[in-house]
Amino acid sequence: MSSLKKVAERANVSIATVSRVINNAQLVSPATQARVELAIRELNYSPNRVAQRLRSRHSSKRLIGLVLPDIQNPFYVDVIHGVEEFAYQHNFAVMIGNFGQDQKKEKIYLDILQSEKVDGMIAAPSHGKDENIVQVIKNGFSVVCIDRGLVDVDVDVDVVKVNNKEGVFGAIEYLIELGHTRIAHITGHPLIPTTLERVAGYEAAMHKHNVQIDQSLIKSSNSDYQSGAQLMTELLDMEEPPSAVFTANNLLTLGALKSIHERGLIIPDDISIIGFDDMYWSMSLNPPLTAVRQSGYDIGKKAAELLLQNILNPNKLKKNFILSTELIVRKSCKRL
Amino acid sequence: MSSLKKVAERANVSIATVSRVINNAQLVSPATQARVELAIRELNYSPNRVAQRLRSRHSSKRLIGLVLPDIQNPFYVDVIHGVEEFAYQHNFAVMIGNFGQDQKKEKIYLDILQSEKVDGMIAAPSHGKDENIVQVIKNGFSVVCIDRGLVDVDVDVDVVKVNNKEGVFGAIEYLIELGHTRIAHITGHPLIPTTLERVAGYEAAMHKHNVQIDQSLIKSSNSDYQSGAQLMTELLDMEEPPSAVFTANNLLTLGALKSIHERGLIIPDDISIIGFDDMYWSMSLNPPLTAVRQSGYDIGKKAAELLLQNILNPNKLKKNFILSTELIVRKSCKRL
DNA sequence: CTGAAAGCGCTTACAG
DNA sequence: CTGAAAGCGCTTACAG
Repeated sequence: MSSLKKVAERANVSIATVSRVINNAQLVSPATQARVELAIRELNYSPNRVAQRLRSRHSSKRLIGLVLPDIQNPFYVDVIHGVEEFAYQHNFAVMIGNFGQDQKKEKIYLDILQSEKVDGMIAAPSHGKDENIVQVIKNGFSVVCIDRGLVDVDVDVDVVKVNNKEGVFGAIEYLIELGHTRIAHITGHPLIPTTLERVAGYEAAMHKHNVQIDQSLIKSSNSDYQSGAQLMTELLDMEEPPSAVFTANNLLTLGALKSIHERGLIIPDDISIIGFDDMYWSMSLNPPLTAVRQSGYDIGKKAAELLLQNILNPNKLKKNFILSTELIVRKSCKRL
Repeated sequence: MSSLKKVAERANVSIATVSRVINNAQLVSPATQARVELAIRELNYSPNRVAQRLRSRHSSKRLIGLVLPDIQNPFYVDVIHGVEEFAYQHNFAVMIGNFGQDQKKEKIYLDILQSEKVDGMIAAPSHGKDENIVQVIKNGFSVVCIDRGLVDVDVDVDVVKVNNKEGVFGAIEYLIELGHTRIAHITGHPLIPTTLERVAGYEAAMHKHNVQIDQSLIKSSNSDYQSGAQLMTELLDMEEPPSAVFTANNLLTLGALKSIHERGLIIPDDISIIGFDDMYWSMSLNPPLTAVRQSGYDIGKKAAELLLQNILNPNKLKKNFILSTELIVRKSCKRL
């Protein structure tokens, strides 16, 4: 496997020349190049990326990292898809680390990726001032944040996210126009910036239409399936339950649906529901779900694009990219 | 960042000694060890994994690869979860490559992982005699195959999968006992071994109960959402449509549900359905879906366990682990 | 118990 | 256009 050497021997050149052929350097004569390429094919040689990465401090290693809070969440699966597709087209490999909302685990993956000397990373901060990620940026790595930005922090970084407030605003307004006023909001974990933005959208819409906000209708615990189910049950147990519910992410929606179905309640006759996050199978639900779509795919793709730009040009100005959401009206809400 | 050296300078020892401390070698005096550890902490040093991996051909790199055909499929997400949890507990990082059923892409990820010198890989072969994976094994890497085995191939390898035939058999038998005889089967891609096994389970159950098999009721194209939707539509368009349908995976099920709902058909009144693959949100569907559960999580966990054993002891006997499936009866099938 | 030195497989000035 | 040589950051016999 001492391979550069073997190829060199077979082609009767120095290892430097073989290296040049591999790296498409200009300064190799066509004849030599052909000979080396033949040898490479004959030996079925492929360069040892570990050695390449160790040696070349300047050139690209063609490897990026992707650090995600929860691979169980279909939204992040879409993000992966977007990142991978773009990266793959540009001949980059993607190393994925899933930290499951656990900051210790996040740090481990970030450390590994750094010591792997990746070209850059795409990461979803675990909260607004995620020191782990800040440190990575300070260490000089190219980083693009997705889904959640970094706030009040002394580093400059690209962010790709969605206009959460506006997206929720539209959904709540739609519900109000349908005649709903007792609109519940099942939110995610209160420390996550997106949670706050989504609550703000809810409040803004209620205010605009002069609907009184009943704080007992805004429920939060975690951002997962269990929480969605649990909080929905609590809502249904209220003396005066809501006529509509807005669920602030994928997993919460699914959990809420479970509780609704368990009670034998019919959507939308007994209760209307809109979820944040559309899923490719949202129309496979019964009834097909009305949802606020944010395209994880687009976010991932844009993030990958920005990251590759940063890698090429580290001095590029950093920006925030706010993609817009879309209200997909299907059949889970009824007019009162 | 020339760090071993810096630590060595600060602690006033040689780099060899620092290396020994890092690798918990026995032969360092407590006093020296303490001094080095202090220096490491003061400099916030962490070893360059790239260099470590390049240098140490024998010791473990604490990195495994996971090569999957379709990260969009929730089953594989469960697999990831299982692998990661086990790996993480044992201090291994997991590098994920998603080849999207594309063999060229599969080869690229396999090549990257090999040149990354991972300790081993977990992979789902793209078909029964996947030469890409066979080659990796021949190159001397520890590999555990999941979901799909390798057949008629001259390498010895651990396989973790599920008893597909038996799982489908039980589901079809359940349908027959409910009084169904016109039972359709929407299968996956015919080149994938699991597809064949699942069809065999279907046929075996039909035979056992003397139900005539109508070949026009067995539909196949690809293993994805679109195919599920398309094939279900074709089934519904038949002169004498089936009273029940078995869908051979996650994505096919979701696609079929879409077509059923589009027609305004009610499950289970108008048509009964059982899907292969349970999802954590299957009970969030309306009605909650009856399904054959194979635990992607368990498969992933078992595969990770086997892989770590193989890494420790490459001569370990290779085996097939066939996990069993479970029919989860919920509410998507009715008695005729 | 510790250090000097070789070497993992590459890339890249430098010299010719 | 090509080669000899240094060196990336580590680990590990070997010697003491």
